[in-house]
Amino acid sequence: MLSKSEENYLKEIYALSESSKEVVNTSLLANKLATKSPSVTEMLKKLAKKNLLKYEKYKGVKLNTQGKSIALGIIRKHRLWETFLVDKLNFNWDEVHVIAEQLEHIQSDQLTDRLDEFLGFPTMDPHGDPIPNKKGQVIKINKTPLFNMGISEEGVFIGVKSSSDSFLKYLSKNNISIGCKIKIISIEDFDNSLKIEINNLRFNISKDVAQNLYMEVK
Amino acid sequence: MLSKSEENYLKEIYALSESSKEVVNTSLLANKLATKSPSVTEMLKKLAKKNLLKYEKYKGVKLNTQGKSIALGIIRKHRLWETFLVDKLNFNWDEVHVIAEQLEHIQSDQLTDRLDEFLGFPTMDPHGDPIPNKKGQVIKINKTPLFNMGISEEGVFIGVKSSSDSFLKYLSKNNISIGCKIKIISIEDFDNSLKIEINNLRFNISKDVAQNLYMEVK
DNA sequence: TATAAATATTAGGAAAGCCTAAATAATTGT
DNA sequence: ACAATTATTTAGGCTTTCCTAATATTTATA
Ligand SMILES: [Mn+2]
Ligand SMILES: [Mn+2]
Ligand SMILES: [Mn+2]
Ligand SMILES: [Mn+2]
Repeated sequence: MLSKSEENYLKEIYALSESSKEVVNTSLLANKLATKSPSVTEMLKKLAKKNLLKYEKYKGVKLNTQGKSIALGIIRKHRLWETFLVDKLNFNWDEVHVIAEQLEHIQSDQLTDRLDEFLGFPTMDPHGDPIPNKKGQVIKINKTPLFNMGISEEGVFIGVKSSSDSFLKYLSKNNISIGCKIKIISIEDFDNSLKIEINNLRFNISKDVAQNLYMEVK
Repeated sequence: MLSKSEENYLKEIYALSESSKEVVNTSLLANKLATKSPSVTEMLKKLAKKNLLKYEKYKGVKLNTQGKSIALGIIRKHRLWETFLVDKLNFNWDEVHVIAEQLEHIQSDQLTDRLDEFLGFPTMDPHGDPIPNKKGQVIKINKTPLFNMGISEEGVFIGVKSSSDSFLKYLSKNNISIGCKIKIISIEDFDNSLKIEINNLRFNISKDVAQNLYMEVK
């Protein structure tokens, strides 16, 4: 059985290898895990010895099959609990991440699976991220940042790139919620800000915001 | 913020001081927490320094107000989660304790209170133990072991003394569940076993069982 | 009440997970 | 190609929570 710390390392390595490259380096990990590089090196050696990842000195790290499977299990729990908190306990989507950071480490497959069932086997968490199923399979959804869409193109808002508190609060404040249709009206040359339309209502958003909104375009 | 270990010590000290005497001794604690006495001594010193309990060398330990309040908070979480697992996720009452041992350490007052609300502010957990409210107040219920009742007396089964797996499974197997009426038909002189009646059905239970069934007698 | 038995504490050490400072390897710029 | 910069690892230490063995205190017993 793995410690909370070991689980967090695996989860973060998985996240980083998904988003950036295949091989993850020490300082990026240290930064994400709010720790220092010597601690990372030490942990990588330990996880390598446990055959959860391949680690080569100075070359970075890559999860192997078992490590990936454990990481997906933790992500599954994290997202199921977030869904529970929002759907059943009426939390806002910007409040659930920190609590799920604790709940994701509860060890009981039976609990996870029953929670899954209780929630109706959801495939997306409150932020639009896919929930791995019991076997660790993830439904891959084709999502484009709003910023990459063209003028007069329309799509459905299906997820956020950043789940930062402030960003989620901004979206709530402007009634931008998952599932709503967004159409690009115009793009400002000067600062790349966009004029968009939601429910016949037009307003402006910054480039930064547009890059963090994931859209589904038909 | 307290560690999981510190929380478990406070919880166990509270439980022992409720069930037996006021002052709890080292070896009993060590036994209950599955640790050794030097570890207990060490922890007691630490918790005393944090002003959560009063510890006198060789004299035992006693929670003070703040320590008791923390202990009650953990017990509250434990029993709320057990209720959640049984009421919402359809676990059996003999399966929930080990999972609640983990969940009781999740730190979020908001989560605890919303869970409480979601469950309809329950006052009893699945084993008939009272759930402290947000303020740490516990409803004290007058409960008598079935063994202390007399022949032809009748009462309602409202809780178990031991929550051991095997005992809970035994009760389930014999359809003895919380809320059911039990009448004592006769008591055997030889081994103190009892003949009881539930739903017009009569059968025998041992002295051991009768001592672990808490009854409410009008 | 002296001695034996029990209970409890102290001493010293291990493992896990973190840290800073120092050393080493890799990368970059000229 | 090589010096300077950056990234990574190693060395050595700290804290928490355990442990065993040794010592001290309390309680029980003769
Ligand atoms: Mn999250
Ligand atoms: Mn985590
Ligand atoms: Mn329990
Ligand atoms: Mn516990």
